[in-house]
This record gives sequence, structure tokens and C-alpha cells, in this order.
Amino acid sequence: MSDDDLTATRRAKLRELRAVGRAYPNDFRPAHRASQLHSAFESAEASALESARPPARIAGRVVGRRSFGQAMFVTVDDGGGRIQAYLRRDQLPPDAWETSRSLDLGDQVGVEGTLFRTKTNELTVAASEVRLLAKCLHAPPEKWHGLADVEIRYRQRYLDLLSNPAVRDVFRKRARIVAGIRRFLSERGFLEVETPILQQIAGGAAARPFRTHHNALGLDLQMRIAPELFLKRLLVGGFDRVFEIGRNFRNEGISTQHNPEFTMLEFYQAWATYEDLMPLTEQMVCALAEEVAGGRVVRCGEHEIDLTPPWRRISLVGAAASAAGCNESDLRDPERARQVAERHGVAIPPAAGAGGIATAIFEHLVEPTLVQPTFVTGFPTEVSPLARPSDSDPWVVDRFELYVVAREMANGFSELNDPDDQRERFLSQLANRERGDDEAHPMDEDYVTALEYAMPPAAGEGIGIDRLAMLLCDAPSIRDVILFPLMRPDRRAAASDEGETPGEGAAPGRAPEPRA
RNA sequence: GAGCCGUUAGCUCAGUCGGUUAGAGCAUCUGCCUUUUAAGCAGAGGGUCCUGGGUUCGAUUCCCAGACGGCUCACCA
Repeated sequence: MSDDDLTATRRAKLRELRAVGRAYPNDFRPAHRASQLHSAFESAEASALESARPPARIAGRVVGRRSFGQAMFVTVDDGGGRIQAYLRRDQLPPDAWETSRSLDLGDQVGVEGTLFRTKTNELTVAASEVRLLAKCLHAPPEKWHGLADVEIRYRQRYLDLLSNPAVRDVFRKRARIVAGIRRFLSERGFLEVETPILQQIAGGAAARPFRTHHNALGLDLQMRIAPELFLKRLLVGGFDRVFEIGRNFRNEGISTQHNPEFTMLEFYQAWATYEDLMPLTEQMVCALAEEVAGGRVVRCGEHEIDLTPPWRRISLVGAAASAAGCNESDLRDPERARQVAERHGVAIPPAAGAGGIATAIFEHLVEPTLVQPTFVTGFPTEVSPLARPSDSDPWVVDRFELYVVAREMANGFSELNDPDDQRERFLSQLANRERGDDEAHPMDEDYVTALEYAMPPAAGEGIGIDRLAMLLCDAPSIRDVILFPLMRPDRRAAASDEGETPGEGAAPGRAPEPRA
């Protein structure tokens, strides 16, 4: 049967339902969840159930149907688990039996009855009532292999979720990660805040923004690339520990590790340095791993990652020099650094000085090797326009990045709160922009003004939630932990949808759906 | 943006060294079946082989272009 035929068959059943009553009722209230019933009656013997006849009222999607003429088994998935129901003609009202006979895979159904165990000892609802609650008009993906077409999995995530239980688990884990972060930070006195996504100057990171427009104000705006500068304004305002979990938007390429919109945690703590944030990060990530991955050792692809603190610490310039076979001093000199980069075939970013070149060398030679959790410190000041210079060596800043499985996972530093230095850094970034670095940080005078009102010394950190979820859920692509990743429009589907009206032509009796 | 790979029934996949009716399992339809669980048995239907051009007597298959996806690289704090 073609797709149209499959749908037409189901639509015909829907038409019959409409003819005799409400096709989409909302008066059935399930009293039990499949998982509850399984755990509550786990140890109940068949004979015990036989005498007690515990009532059960469940609702969910039909994911299996085995028919025997005058009886059938139906497996119902209520989102949290599955339980099967046994439907017999001689135990059901006639209309419920008719409903049962017309059930299709994918339908939403409500079943009421009593629990028993079958010959094969499976806990089962012996149905005394069956209600169709919502008709499924399309054939669902195959029961055994599930949905494998990656494109459909992303475009129609609901199909992925309803046919691949492991996918639901990933997103449940992701929710627990986010909830765990909130709990962890709230317990430590951090205040959760929300700052603008629509901004006039998108700052706080090196990235190209999306542009948009506010009609009433006639104002061009950008989507935020980071909440950083607003969160630090809040430090000036007197909130000494703040955090935000929210979406950032960066107008850049898509890969297994990049989605144009992604979720970031940023938190700021006054009276702290980047040294304080490293153990805090270790604690937080360990707590999350123990909660969602069952321990501090997590499997990620072919790697086994041991998150037990303390994590290794290396210096960026030191590691880059040793990987490139040169001295650190070579990487502090623009000309010699350039030669080292060229010798190793490392592309030199536009407008880069020695610090930028050293960072590029690090990223190409060292970053891919950082599989176990590693804090990288000693970032050049040149590539860190918002971070506080190290007291002992102002060529670098008090900053770290966390790498796990060769992926950047977190970025934290002691905040630059000297307004005059910050203005100079912005000006230097502007100069880089002139020289072709289109991701150089823009000038933000309003932010500098905020610093002039005295921001307490502080440290702040950003953690990529998607990448953290990838690590803790063992997901190879960021699209596996983002429910609806950005996709190109599917022009094939658009073209064919315009050419036909699916199913409707063959259903002349069907009245249009009232919408108001 | 570049390279490689993929796109065949609603789903999961075979297949065609260019050949006449393109297959399987699940799903669907018909019949039988009151404890099955990837239920079973018998039968049937279901295809824009991603799209468009080209080569050819003949293209789902070969060539070119395009669409969409995946991976790698580039980009990307």
C-alpha cells in the first residue's frame, strides 16, 4: 500500500468516529503509569493478582498489536514505559470491541481494567473498557529497527522520539543536567537571571552575530553571542553571584560540534579568581556525571573518560611550544612565532600577533590530544580581551579553558575590571577588525561606563551545555542532544506538498476542522 | 566553502556489470485464529528507484548539473 492508501485507510476510520461522536475526546484520565504498575506489582504472583484484581487505568500510544480474532494484545507506551493490555470480545462492551478492532499502530488509546499475569508471566491489563483518544493518520516507523533515516530523525524529531526510546533517554538526561546545574549553583548562593538576547552590540565572545530588526523602534539589532557583558553589569549592580542558562546565537558553520543556536551556562562570582572556579567546575561536572552517567568514569565514543579530580593542568604556551619543538620565548615573538607556525603548516589568523599565533599553534597541535579532562591556562592577553592580566606576567591572562575528548567544554577567567584597560583592549580589537579580523570584539562604551562605577573583582565562566550533554550522554554529534537542530529547508517536500492535497481528495465527506 | 559517501515501497534494507513484470522483512488489506509478545497460517495490494538534463534502440543503473543529508577538512574562544 502506498502512503496515501495507508493514510486513506486510517482517515476512513476517523470519518466513522466523527460520524458517531467526538473523534478527539479529552475526558479520559489515566490513573496509572506503566512504570508505576510494573514496579508496584513486580513481585506479585499470578495467583495473588487473580484474587486481588488490582484496577488499572492507563493511556498512551499503541506500539504493538497482536490480534487473535476474538481477542488481541495491545502494547501501550505512555511515554515513561510500556504495558500490554489484553482485549477480549466477551469482556468488553460492543462499542469498545469495535474500537479495539479498528486500532492502528500509533493511535493514542485509553484502557481500563484489572491487572493479571499471562501464561508467559507478563503483567497485563485485562481490559473492561477501551477508548480511542486520538487517531494516528500515518503509519509509524517500523517497530524493530525504529527510525534510522538521520534526516527524518532531525526534521521530524517527534518520530524519532516516539520510535527510539534511547533518544527520549538522552533528552531526559539533558533535562537532568540542566536541573542539576541550577541546583548546584543555587545551593551556592548564585542568583539565576535573564539578560537580553536582542542586543545593539553583540559582545562577550569572538563570533559573528545574526542580525535582526525591531520595527516599532526602527532599530537594527543583533542576537546575542554571549550574555557575558550583561552579567558583569549585574556584578556592578550588587548581585555578587549570578548565572544564566540560555541560548546563544553565532552565525557560523555547522558541524558535529557546532549548532548556530546553542545553550550556554555562564556564571560570575565576585571576590573570586579563576583559580577558585577550576575546583568548582570539577565538583559540578562530577556531580552531574554521577547523577546522569552513573559515575565519574564515563564512556564517550571509543574513550573512557575519568572525571575524578583533580584534572590535569597545562599551560597553553608551554604545551604549544613543546608540541612545536621550540622555546616558549619563540612563541612570544611575532616573527619567530610566525616561522614556527609556517613550519608546522598552521594557518595564521588575520591580524594575529604572537599571542594569536601561539593560540593557533596550540589549537592545531595540542587540542586534538586533550582527551582526558584538562585545564589549559596561560592564555595570551591578545586573545582574551575581557580577561584580567596575570599579575606576574601581563602577556598572559588569568584564564583557563577546559578540554575533554578534544573538545572545548568551558572557558573561565578572572574578569578585567579596570575600565581604562578594558577600553584600550576594545580599541585594540577595533584595530584588528580594520586588519581583517571580522570576529574582533566591538567597542561597547556602555559596558566600559559600567566598569567605571567599579565592578568588584570577580571570576566568571561559561560552560557549553550541549557539549557537556554530549559527553555525559555519549553522543557523537551535537545534533543528538539538540531536539531541533538547524536544517536547510527541504525543498523536495515543499514542492510535492504544493502539488497535491494529501488524502483530502479521497475524503469528500470530511468536514473542515473548526479552529476557533 | 572543499572533498568523499548516501538518497530504491509508510519504515528497515537488498538489487540492477544498461534490458522487457525492481525484491525481502515489518506495516497495510482479505480470510482463519480467545494468553500473544519481532504472535502464527493462507492470499493480495503497494514504487516519481531524490530532481532535471545528456548518452543510448532502451537509464533506477552510465555521464553532467542540482536538491537534501552524513562524515572529514576549512571556518568556529
